[in-house]
Amino acid sequence: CENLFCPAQVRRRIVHFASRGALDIEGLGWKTVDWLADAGLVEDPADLYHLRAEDLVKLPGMGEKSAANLLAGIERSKSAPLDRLLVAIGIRHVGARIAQILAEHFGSLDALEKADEEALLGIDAIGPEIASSVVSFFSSKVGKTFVQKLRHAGVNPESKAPRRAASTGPFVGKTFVLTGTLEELTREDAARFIQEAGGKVTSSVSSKTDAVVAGSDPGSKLDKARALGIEVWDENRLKTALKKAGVVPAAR
DNA sequence: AGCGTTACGCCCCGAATTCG
DNA sequence: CGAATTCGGGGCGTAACGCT
Repeated sequence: CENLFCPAQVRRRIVHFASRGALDIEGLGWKTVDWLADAGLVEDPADLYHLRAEDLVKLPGMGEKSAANLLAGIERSKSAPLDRLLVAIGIRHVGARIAQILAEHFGSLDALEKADEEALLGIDAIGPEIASSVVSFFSSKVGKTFVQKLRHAGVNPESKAPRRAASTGPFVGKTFVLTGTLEELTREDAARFIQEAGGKVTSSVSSKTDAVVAGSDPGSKLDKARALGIEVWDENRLKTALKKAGVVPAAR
């Protein structure tokens, strides 16, 4: 089903909106979204912001605690950083990476909405396809009303000023890939720290990769790294290097 | 209390697509 | 073309929660 309004698509969008890479709203999985949609409470993700506890508790499998948690999660999502919101919105070709770039470049949803293709094309890593995808989303009827609804609900985040990445040190200009499970750091944290240290984290191993950081239960990326003769780091080596670079990984 | 559902927090993979 | 990403699919163990 391609129609953006068919039930399956609506639910997909909502689940995506709330999913982990996006706004990370607790309590919104497929099943819950099914109930919400069946009950006619939501027609697009922005409707989440109008849900009320009274309505929620009536749903099967949803008690006071779940309702409260869900509402708290939705409330919290209003203050999510811009890049997360962009991922949540679900514009074609805009995932974590591009969202981050767009957020840093434009700083606010308003600014991005007004951007034309030319402005987008000027940005590194943005080509015609992504540019037109972004522009056509914000000029489409669906996109406009959606953004409008979000704004009404009080969602219009600005991106935090990007932390100035280190300009010297062992990470600068190097590309890292993470694989396996790290112990003390989450992948997200590890990636952030590496970036702050001036390094880059990508998602696939190639000859351009400088080092692969392998945790336990590593996947095929480690094999590829070995095959290509790329340095393999363990978590300790990463932490030591981060410390040396002046980025102290706080224990969580 | 026990059961079923869901979420969470990690993760992997492949196909398709895009950028340069 | 090579490198990198998105996207959508899946997995697994643990924990929280609502219901009966």
